Amino acid sequence: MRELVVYQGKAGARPAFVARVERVFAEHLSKRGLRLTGQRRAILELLLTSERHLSQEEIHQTLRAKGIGRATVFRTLKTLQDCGLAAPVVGRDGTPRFEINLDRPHHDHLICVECGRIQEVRWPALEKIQEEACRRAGFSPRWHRHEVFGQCRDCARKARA
Amino acid sequence: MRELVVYQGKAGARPAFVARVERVFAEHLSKRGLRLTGQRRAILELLLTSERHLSQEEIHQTLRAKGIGRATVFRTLKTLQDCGLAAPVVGRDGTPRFEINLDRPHHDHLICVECGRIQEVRWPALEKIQEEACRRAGFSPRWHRHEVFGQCRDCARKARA
DNA sequence: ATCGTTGCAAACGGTTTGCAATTCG
DNA sequence: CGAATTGCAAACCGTTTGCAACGAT
Repeated sequence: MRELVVYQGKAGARPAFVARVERVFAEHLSKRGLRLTGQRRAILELLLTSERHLSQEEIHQTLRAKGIGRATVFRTLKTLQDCGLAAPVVGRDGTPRFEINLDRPHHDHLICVECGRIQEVRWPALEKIQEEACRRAGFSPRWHRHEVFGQCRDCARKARA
Repeated sequence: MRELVVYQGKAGARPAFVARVERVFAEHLSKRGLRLTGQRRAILELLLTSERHLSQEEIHQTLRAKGIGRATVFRTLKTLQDCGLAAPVVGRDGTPRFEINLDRPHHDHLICVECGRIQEVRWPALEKIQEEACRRAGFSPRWHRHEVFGQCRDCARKARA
């Protein structure tokens, strides 16, 4: 019975994966006569290697040291979304945080209210029920967002100690 | 088999219900030495009678004609949240929209991407699975948000015509 | 008189845009 | 050269707060 699949963080950001995402991005860009610049690469890699989901502002704060401005972060994130490579996830506080979505099937989120860590889960059984229920309500689902807030295993352990 | 329960809008905002919510609010207020003023009543009633979920700014825009300022809307919404009477729901665009939650068990949302209507559903079966799955992942759920975006029955009908 | 309430206007925080300078091809 | 890109600073938009005037008891 495999109704729950957990897969952690950013898949470890293995270099091979990073390279592949970059290639996909570069391709999308060149198709429109755009370029994969150092700034764009930096933003993409930060998203891929960070183990937390970052907000636009956090990305900017992290990369300002390298002289990358808000505008660039903003526009790069927009481009990444246009490509379908990045998608915003709204966390506890409502500010959008971004994740990279290449070859990663639809998943939902377990969000720790203590440490803010976002765990990703696939819930095939659950989605089947959801679909069936929507059908009965005359509602045609296109996509959904399912976020569970609570305490993750690590924080629970810490709390017990 | 009752794994899906739909209950529409704001329960029609029956006057009796409105009165009851008002009484609960008044009670919470007086307990803290606060008052149920005309402005507060207006905001509460707007929330109860509107069939859409409104944002803070929309509430303000609607009530500015009656001379009610942003600050009052903001503070009243805050008080309502403190009471547990109102809760924010984040819709498609990320801006929080408010709903009144008196005697209404936990529910999730079907959000129509055409007309913006928010349908409310209870999903007991689904929540059971979710709980079980979280337990297995070592995650202790506190609350969740489950929003399905798609096309509602009415908009589908309109689209066919 | 006191304390809660209110509207206004200003502050705030994050997002978005206009623009002139720069870089790449 | 010409188009894309960039950082800066300003504009923007909704939220939040400081404040002086107002209202109820």
